[in-house]
Amino acid sequence: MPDDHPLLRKLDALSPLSDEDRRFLAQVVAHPMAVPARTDLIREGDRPHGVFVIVEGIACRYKILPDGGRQVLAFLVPGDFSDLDVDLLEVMDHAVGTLTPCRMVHVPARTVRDLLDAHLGIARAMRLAALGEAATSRQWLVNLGRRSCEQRLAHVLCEMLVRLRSVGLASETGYHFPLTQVDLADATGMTPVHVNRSFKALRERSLIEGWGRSIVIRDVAALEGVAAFDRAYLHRTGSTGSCSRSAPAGLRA
Amino acid sequence: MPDDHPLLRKLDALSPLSDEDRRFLAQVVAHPMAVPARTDLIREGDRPHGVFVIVEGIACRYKILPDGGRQVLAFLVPGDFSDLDVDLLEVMDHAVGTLTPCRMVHVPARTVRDLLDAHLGIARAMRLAALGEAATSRQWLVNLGRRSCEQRLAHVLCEMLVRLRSVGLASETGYHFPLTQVDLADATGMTPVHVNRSFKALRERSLIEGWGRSIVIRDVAALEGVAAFDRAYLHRTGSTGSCSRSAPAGLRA
DNA sequence: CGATCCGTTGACATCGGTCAACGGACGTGG
DNA sequence: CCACGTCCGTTGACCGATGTCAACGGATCG
Repeated sequence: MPDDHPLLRKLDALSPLSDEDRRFLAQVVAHPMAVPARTDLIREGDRPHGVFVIVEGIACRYKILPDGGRQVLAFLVPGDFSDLDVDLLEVMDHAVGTLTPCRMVHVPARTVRDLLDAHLGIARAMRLAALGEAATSRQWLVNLGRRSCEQRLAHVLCEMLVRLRSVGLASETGYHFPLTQVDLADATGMTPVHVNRSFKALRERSLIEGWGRSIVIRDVAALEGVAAFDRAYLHRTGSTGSCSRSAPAGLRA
Repeated sequence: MPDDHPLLRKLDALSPLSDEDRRFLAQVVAHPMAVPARTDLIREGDRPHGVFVIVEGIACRYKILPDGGRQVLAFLVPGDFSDLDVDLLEVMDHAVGTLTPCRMVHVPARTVRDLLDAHLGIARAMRLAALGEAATSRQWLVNLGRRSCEQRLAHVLCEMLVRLRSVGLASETGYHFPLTQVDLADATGMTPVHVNRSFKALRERSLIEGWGRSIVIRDVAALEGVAAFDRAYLHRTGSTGSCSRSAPAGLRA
């Protein structure tokens, strides 16, 4: 019962799966392959041929700019997967690659189609997961557009805590997070050295502890406060809970 | 034949529609309603009850932060529509509202379902449109994360040129664009006064002309250069064309 | 043992934000 | 028709957050 495959765990939480769905999925996902760190799974301009499911490690979506800069668009953690719309997508407008060594499954387009057509329960859960990823990406837009560097970093840390916890990879307050400061910089739109300084600031405020492969959040509520983090957006349930303040007609306060 | 409804025009370009599809769509979209500027169509936390199709004017998706700040997530121009996944969406994680006076159609969830189930051609085109919006939002992520203020503004202007042209609302080099500098600021993650200054800079470089309700781009190629704009991402056809530079394994240059 | 990668720190430069004032366009009420 | 208020664009002075450049040291790996 405690089939702790992160994909099952995640999907089941979004939309409870039948035993048959679980069995089918478990089979699809049975034989992960190892992929080294910093390896592209698919590049911008490639035509996608299936879906990648992350089983272990951290990957990301990213784009490279003409000047060589990189923007990380999203982190993919165990249980996450790349685009479902393989059939519609002609070419990737961004790349997907590993950041740390990963284990993952490549699900061929054919199987994906089958999964979505013949297993409605799975389809629903996966569609919900995709909506969740879209919501997260909107949060990132807010993060990059409207928050200070320290807040951005704090927000990422809060987000990862919630996401990793939901697949059993984080404790109440901490998790393993073996990313480079360069990676974080490319995700938060800052400079690597400023990532470092911001970490230092968060540490000095006693909001987090120890850096280096492992994050410990000393005061989750406080960190969420600093980041203006909204726990709700990662849970597709009931009302959102943030922004209770009256915001009439889209005008600024 | 030149049925210039922006929705038809846009969808037909993405995936050619049958005459019956066109007739059906034209009927769905027959009676637009007027909505004043700065009016919310749906708020964060609301449960969506259908899809809005913009026929005229400019709307946006946005989020309000606890401190009252606003981040515009996307512009919606004629032919664009709000979320197709009404059935899956419990609550909105962001708001949608007009920026200028608009004319639009509200398509009830029931009709949307019918549209997607019974009219595969339309469904395909609309799904492609949704993918296009996702691609655009990734561009915005890059914009906010990795570009200077002047570049961000230039990028928005380039994007709007392409998008408005594709629905016949822009000439070769210019278009009507009655947004406030505050709106632009909230979209580009800058300050209203800096939007002003950046406009001035672009004008002084002779890249654009006249501001005030109307944009004229004097040198499209140059502006796209400044913005590092990639025409391809708005056209779902063939290969992407940008980033020809070799970018091995996601490493920075 | 040397090369490389990564985190760390300091000094310095600058982009963009903040604060404040002004003026034109527009709408509203006297 | 005029007086006033409001919204918006514009500009200047100032300052702070963040980027840039450079150096160093520890860890890891061949």
